[in-house]
Formats: sequence, structure tokens, C-alpha cells
Amino acid sequence: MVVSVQTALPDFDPLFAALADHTRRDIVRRAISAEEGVLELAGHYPMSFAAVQKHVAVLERAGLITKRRVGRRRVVRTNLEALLVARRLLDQYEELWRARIDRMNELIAETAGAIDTGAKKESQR
Amino acid sequence: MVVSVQTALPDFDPLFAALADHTRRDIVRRAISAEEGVLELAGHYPMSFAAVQKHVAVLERAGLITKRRVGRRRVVRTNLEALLVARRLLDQYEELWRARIDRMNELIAETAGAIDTGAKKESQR
DNA sequence: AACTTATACAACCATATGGTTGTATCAGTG
DNA sequence: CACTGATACAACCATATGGTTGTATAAGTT
Repeated sequence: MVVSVQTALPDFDPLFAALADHTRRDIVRRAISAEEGVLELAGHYPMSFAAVQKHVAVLERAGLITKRRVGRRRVVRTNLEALLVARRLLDQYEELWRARIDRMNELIAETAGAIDTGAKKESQR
Repeated sequence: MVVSVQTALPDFDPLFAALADHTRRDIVRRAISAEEGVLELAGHYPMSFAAVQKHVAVLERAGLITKRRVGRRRVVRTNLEALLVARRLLDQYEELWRARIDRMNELIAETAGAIDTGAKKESQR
């Protein structure tokens, strides 16, 4: 059984960059459920085979897809793990956001007693 | 109370592109909890103020941050909604992935009776 | 009003990106 | 082995990106 112990700190730059293109996102989406080769994928887009092949290469370098030989084709499959890596970062941001709201609420609670006692003007350097 | 009814189909390209840069992700992270102006933000990075200002502009165009005047400064705040838009897309992909696994499992169950009845060689065009 | 602080923006440069066409490689098939 | 199908990759081009410096504007401060 294969258990990758924990891939080193992920390189988010190529990951998000790969997702920043409509064609590539569509390839990712297709490659989740389908089992298409590069040529078949290329059929879906209004550009040359070579262009699509380059998009696939970008996705592969970003770790978002993998290819395996099936006959003469190289079948493209989306790598869930990479999607999760990206999602986890966004989750982390969301968590930070919640933490901030919590802190603000605490602050409001603490300050509640001071309402209408004159603490109004805010210093702004 | 302000309730944006539903922003039109989100433009993922600038959103993910904005996240595809380490400096910009760091600005987003900082702007979640801090209340810094552009000049203060610039202090954290080894580049000119103008460079940081351009990064902030990219983030603003992508909808990831907003600025509001506080005194003479323009304080930068992360926009949670944009983060959620990005996360939702990744959630959708994950969901597609789960659906695929489910379908595969169903297929395996259906085919289970046919085991050892000779259905082995797989056509591959 | 003059000065200072904070921000914006234009012009410029080097490199990266997204597309093209053409050529090379590589695995099945007759 | 020759042929075809599928992929890879190099070379090229136009535009975008990430950085720089310099100048302009806008809001507080004295």
C-alpha cells in the first residue's frame, strides 16, 4: 500500500497559476471523471493540439494531473490531492477570518461596559 | 442591511491568477486580521513601494481585497466572499471526484456477479 | 499657503505565458 | 519492416507580468 508520508511544503505558485486559465480548469474538470488522452482532450477546445498539450504539461508540472499509458494514448487523470492542497490554503484563510471575528466579538464584549462613557473618537495617526 | 443578491458568474481567471503569487497571498493573509495601509504593507516585502502597490491593485481587481480611507491611509481588507468563490470551485471539483468514485463502486457491485465468467480483456481502441 | 505623508500612475525593461507551425519520437498494426 | 496514431518538443511571435524609477495627486499638519 502506498502512503506518501507528507509531501514537502507545497508550491502554491504553479498550482494557482495552473488554475488561473479557463481551458486548464476545464481540462481538470474533465479529467476528474473521464479517461481521455491528450488528443481527445484537444478535440474539445478551439486551439491546436500543441496548445492543449502545453496546457496539459502546465497542469502536470503543477501536480494537478497525472498521465498513464493506455495503449498508445497517455490518459489524463486529475490528482485530487493537489486540489485538496489548494483548498486547504483557502480553508486556512477562512479560519483566520473566523478567528478575527471571534477576537472582535470578544473585544466588543469587553468594551460593552464602557458604552456611552465617552470612548468615541478614534486615533488615526 | 446589504445583501448582494448574487454576483454574476465569477471571473475565476483573475482570482486564481492573483493567488498565484507568494507576495500577494501574504498580503491577503495579513489583510485578514490586520488593518494596514499600502505603505505599511510594503514594509514587509523586499521590493519597492510601487511594486507592492501594483500587487494590491491586482488583488483589488480580482476582488480579493478592498480599500477604505482611514485618515490619510487606504487601509486594506481581505474580502472573504472572493475567497469563498475560489473555494467553492475546488469543492465542486472534489464533489465531482466523489461522484466518480461512487459510480465506480456501483459499477464494481453490478459487475461482481460476472467475476470469473471470462470478462477480462479490455478493449483499448 | 507651504510642507509632509500616503497613494496612484505612467514609462520602461526583462522575463513569462499562450498561442502558432514544424519536426522528432514512440508504440501498436498491417 | 513500413505505416499510422498519439505524443512530445523546439522555435517563433505577440502580449502579459513583475519589477524598476519618476512624477502627480490628495489629505493631514504647521
